[in-house]
Amino acid sequence: MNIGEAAKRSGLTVKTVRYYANIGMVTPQQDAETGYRIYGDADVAKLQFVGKARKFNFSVEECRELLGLYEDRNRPSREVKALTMKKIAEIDARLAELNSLKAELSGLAASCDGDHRPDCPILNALSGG
Amino acid sequence: MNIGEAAKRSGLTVKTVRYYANIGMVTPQQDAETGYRIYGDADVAKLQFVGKARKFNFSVEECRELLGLYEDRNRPSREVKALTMKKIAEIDARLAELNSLKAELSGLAASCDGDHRPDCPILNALSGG
DNA sequence: ATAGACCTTCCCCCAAGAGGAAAGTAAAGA
DNA sequence: TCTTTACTTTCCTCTTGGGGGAAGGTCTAT
Repeated sequence: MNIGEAAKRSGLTVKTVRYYANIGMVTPQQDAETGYRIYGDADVAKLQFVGKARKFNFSVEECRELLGLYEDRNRPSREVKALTMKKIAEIDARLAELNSLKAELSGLAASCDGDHRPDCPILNALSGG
Repeated sequence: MNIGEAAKRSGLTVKTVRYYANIGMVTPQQDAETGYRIYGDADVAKLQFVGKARKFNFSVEECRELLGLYEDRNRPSREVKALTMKKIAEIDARLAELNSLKAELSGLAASCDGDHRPDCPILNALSGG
């Protein structure tokens, strides 16, 4: 099938599918005459796999790694789990960061009247030493 | 003072300070002969302000807006508060997204033995329809 | 005078594609 | 068969917020 069909079946955009081909992540065959990329069912499966992994916040490089494990019938599940735990730890760190950020901003917002007057504790906090 | 001193006092890198000058956020005077940027105390105060706002997750464009409000002695605090509330809402959305992501990944990780065997529910989930 | 620490502009790099131009190809209708 | 339309290709630029480094000018201390 052509790239448009592969994109539709995998739920990705044509741009994304072409990008994955360019970086060597999912490399379809190519028609020598027209240059058209030719995708098979296995390629579509890989695209779907990558698409899901991306939704799970794995970077493109991590997806490449996961894809390698996915294609290796003998890989130990340990490796996959380690990658997943690492990703969870990253998410935890980001959650903590965002939570403290939110607490600070909420405190500032609560202290600001938010009316027509120019006095604003938020700006004061940002400008204060 | 020169850019190095301004960077040190504001806690930013020279690259960042020069970048802020280039995009017109904090624009110092410039020596006509040497081309050296000349920063005053007011410039350093603005750099500090922007640095803090950036730490609060405000984008550079939002910092520019906040800086405009900061310099306007007559602005209503309403506008500042609105920007802050919008930022809090963005953080909330991101928090919700990351929490659901974490829940899914945690579920997958819990179901995976993580040993030497190749069977891996994580990969199965990523490849499954 | 010269070394070392500054400073300048200029250009390429990152992630992960999106948007669009110019040009070739395929499929379907008149 | 011709033409229109849809699809495809490569190539280029843009996004965020700067970082890294080259080539060259300047300043300070010895």
